[in-house]
Amino acid sequence: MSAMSRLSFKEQVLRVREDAIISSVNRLLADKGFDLMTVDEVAADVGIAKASLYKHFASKEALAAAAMVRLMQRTQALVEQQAARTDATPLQRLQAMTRWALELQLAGEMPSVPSQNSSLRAELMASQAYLDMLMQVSEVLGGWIHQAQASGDIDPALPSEVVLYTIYARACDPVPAFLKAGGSHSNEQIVDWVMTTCWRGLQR
Amino acid sequence: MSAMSRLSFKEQVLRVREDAIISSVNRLLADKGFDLMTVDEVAADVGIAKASLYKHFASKEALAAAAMVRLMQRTQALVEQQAARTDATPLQRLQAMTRWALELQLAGEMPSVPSQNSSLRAELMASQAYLDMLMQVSEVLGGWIHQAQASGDIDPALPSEVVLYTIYARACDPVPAFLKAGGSHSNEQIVDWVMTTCWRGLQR
DNA sequence: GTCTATAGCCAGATAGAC
DNA sequence: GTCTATCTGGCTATAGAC
Repeated sequence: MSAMSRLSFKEQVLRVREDAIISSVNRLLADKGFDLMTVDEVAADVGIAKASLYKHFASKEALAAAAMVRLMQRTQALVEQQAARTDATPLQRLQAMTRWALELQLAGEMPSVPSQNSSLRAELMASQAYLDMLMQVSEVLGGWIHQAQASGDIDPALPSEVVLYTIYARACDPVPAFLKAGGSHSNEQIVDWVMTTCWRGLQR
Repeated sequence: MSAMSRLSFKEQVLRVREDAIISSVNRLLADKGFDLMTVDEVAADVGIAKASLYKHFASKEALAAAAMVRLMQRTQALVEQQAARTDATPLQRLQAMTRWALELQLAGEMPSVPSQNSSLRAELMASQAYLDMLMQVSEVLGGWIHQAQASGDIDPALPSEVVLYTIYARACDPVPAFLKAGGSHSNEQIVDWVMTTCWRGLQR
């Protein structure tokens, strides 16, 4: 039992350290993107040697993939939270998801990975955990989209794919960053404008 | 006079060659993006040696900047063409610009340069020709936006910045590529859907 | 101005002591 | 598992012959 609790403690320490690594990766990915992020920077930001990083993650791609998995975990958690709301319509749930993504982006916590990078894309598509979560989130959102279309809250003439991809795309839209760079608007105001133009376009 | 015409001829040859280089760069930028594009690939695609490339352009950044300048030239040409239409409203002119950008993207001819890459950004911001064209295009589009807002074709409650940035953002929106990757829709259909969701969101 | 060959550098990844 | 020190490959850029 004492051996078991020592093991558990070691595992906890490991988890905490790896979570710190992922937080650094997440911040750097949001700041510079995958290509410009260097493993040396990650190591410096975490405060450990580069070789130690490679004891935890096999490659730069694995580092980025871990950050994306954590993003999907948080997304899934929010999906479940929204699903538990009894007072909300499907439209309101979808809008809450969009708003959360926009706020995450403006807070500088949305990791950005180019969909073009083939090595990283391969790593993500090889991660069963990531794919499972992505599929599950997409299915739940797809259900809400269908319900919203049936009740007339979303234009039924649009294929649900189009609606889903549009929501996903807003999570990496450059407009919020542009407006923030201008410096003359509050984050709340920016989110409201993007929400308006996005969702007015999907409704009818 | 014969010397002058030989010089002109040489200059023409130079122009044609450099245009071929820029076309290759444009295609590769659209395909892989700036970071993943290598100068070796550009040279191979053009069919000349890498060292010859550097006789025409001083750096990889200069290559990409040249492609962006040509994109701005074509944008400016389309702006002038739209300005000459006597039958069109400002809204219709803006929509024509958006549609053109979407079609360019689906044709695989829209160069994508990460706004994050500092060296490339520095090169672009140092290019007076590029900045001048960008500013002039933005001013004309801004004028059309104000007119469309005054006539109620675009929501007057939106700052014109928001409208302008939203139009620019559609030129690099990932949604068309996602839908095209699905493979079950025609390019025309994809453009129509994105146009609908984009412009319905800006109108009112 | 075009080529071949190479310099120089940077970043990802690893060896090996502790 | 953490460190320092190093290897390695690939990419930008250039030298120098023609």
